[in-house]
Parts: sequence; C-alpha cells; structure tokens
Amino acid sequence: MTNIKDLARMAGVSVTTVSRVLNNHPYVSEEKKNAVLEAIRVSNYHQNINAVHLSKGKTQLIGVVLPFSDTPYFALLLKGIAQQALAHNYKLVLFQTDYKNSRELEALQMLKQKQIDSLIICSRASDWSTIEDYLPFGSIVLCEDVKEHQVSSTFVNQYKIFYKALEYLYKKGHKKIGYCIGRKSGTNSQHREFAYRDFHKKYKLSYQPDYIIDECLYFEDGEKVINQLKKMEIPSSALLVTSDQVAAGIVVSCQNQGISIPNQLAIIGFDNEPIAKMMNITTIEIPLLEMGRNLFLQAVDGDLSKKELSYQLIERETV
Amino acid sequence: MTNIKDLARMAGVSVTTVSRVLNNHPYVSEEKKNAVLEAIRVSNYHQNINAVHLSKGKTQLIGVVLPFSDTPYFALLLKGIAQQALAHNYKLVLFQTDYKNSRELEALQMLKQKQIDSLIICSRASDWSTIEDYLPFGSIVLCEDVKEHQVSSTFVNQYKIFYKALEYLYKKGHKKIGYCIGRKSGTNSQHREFAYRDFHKKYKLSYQPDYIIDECLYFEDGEKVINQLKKMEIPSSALLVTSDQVAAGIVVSCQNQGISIPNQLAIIGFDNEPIAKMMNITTIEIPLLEMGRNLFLQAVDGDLSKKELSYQLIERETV
DNA sequence: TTGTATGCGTTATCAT
DNA sequence: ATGATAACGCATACAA
Repeated sequence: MTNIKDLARMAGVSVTTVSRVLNNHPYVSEEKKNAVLEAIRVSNYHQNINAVHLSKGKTQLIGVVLPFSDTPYFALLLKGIAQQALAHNYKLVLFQTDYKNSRELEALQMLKQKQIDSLIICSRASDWSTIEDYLPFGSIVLCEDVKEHQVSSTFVNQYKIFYKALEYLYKKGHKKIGYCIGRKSGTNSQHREFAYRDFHKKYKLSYQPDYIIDECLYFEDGEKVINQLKKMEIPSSALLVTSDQVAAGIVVSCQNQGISIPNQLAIIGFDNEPIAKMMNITTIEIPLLEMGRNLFLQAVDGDLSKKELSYQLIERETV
Repeated sequence: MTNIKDLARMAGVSVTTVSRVLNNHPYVSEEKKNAVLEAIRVSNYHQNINAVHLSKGKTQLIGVVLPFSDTPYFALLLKGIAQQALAHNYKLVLFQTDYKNSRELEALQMLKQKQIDSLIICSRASDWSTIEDYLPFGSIVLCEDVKEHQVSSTFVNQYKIFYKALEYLYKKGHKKIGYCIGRKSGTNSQHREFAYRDFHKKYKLSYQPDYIIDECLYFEDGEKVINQLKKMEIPSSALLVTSDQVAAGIVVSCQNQGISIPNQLAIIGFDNEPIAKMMNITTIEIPLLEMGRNLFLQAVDGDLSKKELSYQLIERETV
C-alpha cells in the first residue's frame, strides 16, 4: 500500500506538495502537480481515510438511531436523511436499536469516540441527563419537541395533532374513541396519551383502558386490532391509528369480517402513505421526508435550532 | 481531550501499560492496573477510535449496498444483517444507491480506503470487472448466484423458483401468465426473464410483451397493475408478483374493481410476508432474514463461500 | 510556490 | 511485568 511519502519520493517533491494536490489546494505549480498525478497513477495510490480522520478529527459520518427501519414511518425518515447525506457527501451509520437502550448508548459512545461527527436520534430511549452528557462531543439532533433542552430538533406537535384528530372524530358524532400505537413507551406516545386524556376530560367522556391498543406496527397487526375490538364489551366506534399501514390492515380485516367502514367503525390513519390514498383512508399527513432532510441539515450544521413541521388532515372515506 | 499519554503521566506508568489495561492484555500488575483505571475515571477519558483504526488497519464497520430500504425485501435483508452485526459488535454503513451506479462505487471506494472492512452488496449495479478490481481491499459478498466468480454469496435460485412457480400455475390450467417485477435491470430480474422465456418455449406457449410489468415495488403499485391489465387485449389470467406487498395491493384493487380471485385472476406473491398470510395470498417463501444473517457472516469471515438457500411454495387462496 | 517538522492517538515491536 | 520507541498515513503551522 503506497502512501503519500512514497508518492513524494516518486514525484520528487515533499509530502506537503502531495497533500496539496490531493486536496486541490492552491499554490502548486502545474509541473509538480503533474508529477504527483503521474505518481498516483502508476502506483495505484489511494488515501487511507482513517489517517485523514485521525488527522482532521472528523469522519464525515453521521449516526442514525432508530428502533427499526422496516416500518414506513422510520423508513421514510431514513430516506429523507439519506437523501441529504448523499447530497452533502456524508455517510450514514445505522443503529437499529430495537428499542434497546444499550444500542443507543453505543451510538452515543461512537460520538464520544469521534467515529461519527454527529448523531440523529429518531426515537429516544435514554433520558435527558445522559443525552446531555454526550452533547460536548458533537451535535445531537432529535425528532421530538425538546422544549427547553439545548438540543436541535425537528418535530411535529404530536399532542396537538392527536387532540385535533380526536375533536374531528367527536364532531362527527363519535363518543367512544380508541387508538392504536406502536409502543406505549417513547415521548411521542406520551404526548398522545396526554392528548387523549385531556380530550376526554374536556368533553367529559369516559373511556375503557382497552381502548388503547399498542404493538401496532405492521399491516398484519390490523387483524389483531379487530380481534381485540370484537372482544370488548363496549367496542369503540372510531380508531385513531398511528400508521397508515396498520389502518389499511384494519380496513382489510373489517372487509373480511363484514364490519362496515365508516358506519360501524371510523378510522383515521397517520402519515398519508400511498396505501392510504389507494384504500381511501382518512389520514393525517406528516411530512416525514422533509423531517428527515431537516434532521440531517441540523446535524451537520451544528448550531442549535428547533423546527416544528406542520401536518394536515386529509379527509377521505373512512370517517 | 485526554489521551493515553496523559493517562500514563497521571498513573505514573508508560503508555504501553495504559494500552494494555485498555485492551485487557495480560502481564500488568494489579497495582498499576488500578492506577490506570483510576486515572481513566478521574479524567473521563475515552478512546479516539480513529487512532485505533489507523493503527490497526480495521474499523469494525461493514458497508451495505442496497437500492432502498423501504421495501420489505430489502428491509428484511437489512434486518438480518443488522442482527448479526449487533451480535458480533460490528457497525453498519448504509449505502442507499437508488440504483445509481455511482453510489455503489462510493461504497467500493470506502472499502479501498479502509473505512469499511468489507462490503455486502444486496443488489449489484457494477459489472464484474469493477467488482473484482476491489476484491484485494476487503471481502465483498453478494446476494446472487455468482457462478464461477471468486466472491462469497448467499442466494436463492431465482431461475428455478420462477420456473417452478410458472409450472405450478400451468398445472392449475393457466396459459396466459404475466409477472410483475421491481426493476427490469438487475441480475435477479434477468434470471426471472430467462425462466419466463424458457418456460414458454418448453410448453409452446406465447405471451404478450405487456405481460411483463415492471416498477412494481409498493402496495399501491397493485392498482397500477390492475389498470394495465384491464387495458390489455388479452389480459393474463395469472400473475407472478415478486413482492407480497404488491400482490396484496393487487388483491385489494381487484376487490375494488370487482375482479374475482382466483377465478378471473390468479396470483402468486413472493417472500411470504405476514401480509400474505393475513390476506390469504399464495406465495413463495424466501428466507430473507436468514439470507441477511448469512451475508454478514460471510462478510466478516472473509473466506470464500457460497450458499444457496431453499424456498417454499405456500399454497393459500389466490391460485 | 515549496518544504520541514510536528501533531493526531493508538498499537506493536523489541528490549529489559 | 514494564517501558521506550517506532510505526500507522495524513494534515498543517511555519519557515523559506
């Protein structure tokens, strides 16, 4: 493996000059430049990027923490991030945490060890104090409303969205509203639960504990939801479903079981995925791609910034 | 940022000793070890991993090249890879190529520059000669039948699978069989096309060019397929669909349009995703998770090995 | 415009 | 069991 020292010898120049032509720096004569280029050609030279990293203290690598990537929500987020990474000549290091805190800590650790320049956490497992411990080592950006915490973030107001959706259902005459969610843990889920409770308080409604159904991530979970619904003493008449995939699964399951939508069961999905359009599912559009893109920008930028993205209720035929 | 030199000074030992305790090497007295540990504690020391990489010439990083990760096929493959990466303490660098050759070259380049130890290419865009150019720099493993080429790979026999599926349909009485595929390019697609042609030759059947429908990647593409089918002069009576997602989309679209399955249209999906089970779609199971896991193992192993995985036709109600 | 010398943080080799 | 010192390959401040 030839290195710049070898190149320097071959071209009859100093290593500095070699480094200059390698990095397109000015102040190098055409003559010497060509000599170096020729040496590079004949030697089949290539940089050892690790040496560059060590020397520069940067890696052009950005870590992305997410529980899994086979669900449209995270897949789209990731896609947005990847788009910008490509455009800005950064590479991505993926941490699929499976909601395991330890994996998130590994990512944080890589930040500390300078293997990645910054970190995008799409779904946080660690508490604030540990996040803040790692802040000195690189920018960390989150995908939730971080309130007063000194971290950059791009997010939608989950509380407001949920509340508005519930009110929409209420105005359509629904008094027994349930919701389906991926996991009960997680800050997003908390915001939603608060919205759910506050809504019921304000409108003086009561709800069954089993109106909240978790572990709803994939299309096929729709079947499970309907089965649970059928077991309820007082089944809910409407469902807020935090993924269009699951919403679609519910619709199909209802067809299979002869449950009429929206008459017997109203449904609002999330994200406005193409599947929602195809199956005519009322949904709440969240600009996930844009969110991903902005997360990346914040990560490389480094400055503290917070950006709330807007959402949109798209009325179709499941409510 | 304190380094091992500082630690050495603080603990009153040499850098070598510090390095020894850092790496759990033998031959260091309990006493000095504790001194170093204490120095580490008070200084809040952490390794600069780039220095380790430079020194060792390894990064514990493995590159994964795939066109996109928001389709179940690649998402599952990636999941399998990620599982093993986790278990073996490797990190993954993701290259979403969007089928752009240049992105794949970037990955190859990273291999050459030692930023990644090896490379898993889930869907190849480059030709063989360029792949082979990079072989000296680390192990490259592929996800296709590489025949005589000196590269490791884990794969299923796409040709045989397709052929068998076509014969199955034929035995069920179908003479006009079409198929839906993600992209026409790619080696997998070629194998399938060969199988398709050979099948028609053997059974002396003819087919329309428009029986081959590409760009079928997502659930919502099912609608497009049905629209195209309806435009055909002689629509096919059966469809091989290389993704259960799309197959499911087709089923839903048929329901919407009053097309009866399997009477008017028979369907075989691919991958045996949960959605196929839920919607009772006949499908061909391909062990994607296992495939991903094995790909990773081959990547870190480094030895040349080739492994063909088996598949299984799962008969349900769409044929 | 060019080169010298030093630093980046760690591991490996070789004495002792 | 311990340590001095040489790699590892590159970037850069500074001098010329």
